[in-house]
Amino acid sequence: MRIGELAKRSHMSRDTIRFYERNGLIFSMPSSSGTNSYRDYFEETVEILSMIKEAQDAGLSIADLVLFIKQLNTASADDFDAEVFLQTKINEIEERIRRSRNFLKTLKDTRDAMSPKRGRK
Amino acid sequence: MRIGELAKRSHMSRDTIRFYERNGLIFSMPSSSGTNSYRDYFEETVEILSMIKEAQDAGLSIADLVLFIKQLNTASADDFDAEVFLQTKINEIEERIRRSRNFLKTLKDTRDAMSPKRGRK
DNA sequence: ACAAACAATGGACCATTGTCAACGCTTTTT
DNA sequence: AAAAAGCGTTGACAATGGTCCATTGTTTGT
Repeated sequence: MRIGELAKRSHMSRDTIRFYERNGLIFSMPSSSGTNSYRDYFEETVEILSMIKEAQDAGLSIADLVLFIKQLNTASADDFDAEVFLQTKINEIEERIRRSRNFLKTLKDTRDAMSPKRGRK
Repeated sequence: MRIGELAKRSHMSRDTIRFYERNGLIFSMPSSSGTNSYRDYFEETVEILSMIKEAQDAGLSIADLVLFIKQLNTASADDFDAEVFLQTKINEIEERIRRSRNFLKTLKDTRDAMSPKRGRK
């Protein structure tokens, strides 16, 4: 598919998609027709972009994602480094989730402490 | 306490603390002695800085935090806007946690799919 | 009393993560 | 066939969240 369709299906702007591609997060092929300079994107890239969004929400940087994607595509080679990297990121994310939950509680407490006041003056 | 102690206790740099103060996230008083230009920080600011860290991990921007802190300090005034704001942020954070967990699963699956390979070849 | 550590201020600087505008092609629509 | 929409490239721009440096003044340890 071409970039416009990918943009629609992934809910990202064309510029963002190109930015990700420039940074090695996604890949594409020259269009089959060959007469133009258009690029052709894989179906699965829709999924990958959605995963990228999740990963970013989980706090990973683009640099992290480049490493992660590299490891998905590298047969095994240096499994050891890969595992260390993965475990590190898993720990980081778990910690971040823990903290998010703490703050969520703070927010909810604040909301609940406020709610009963509504209506009177 | 002075900024150096606050920095140690909060594990943040002095520059970061000043940056937060410039942006209205924390407050301080002129030092009691009055002969210098040093600032005096409240004990509770240690807690606040720790909350700020949680909030950032939860995805809130500094601008969000300014609003939130303003609402903590504003008696009631416009409870309505406050509640809408709080609920919006609660929803956003819950969604972010959901996505983080999804990605966490992806990471763990990747790690687990890799682990058995270790050792053979 | 003197050096070392600490503080405030101002402004430059930085990485990250995009976004936008302009230009010249190609494809699609009308 | 002409206009509109889509595409790629380049390069500037922007917001966010800090960090660093130089300078000047203050406090503290020796």
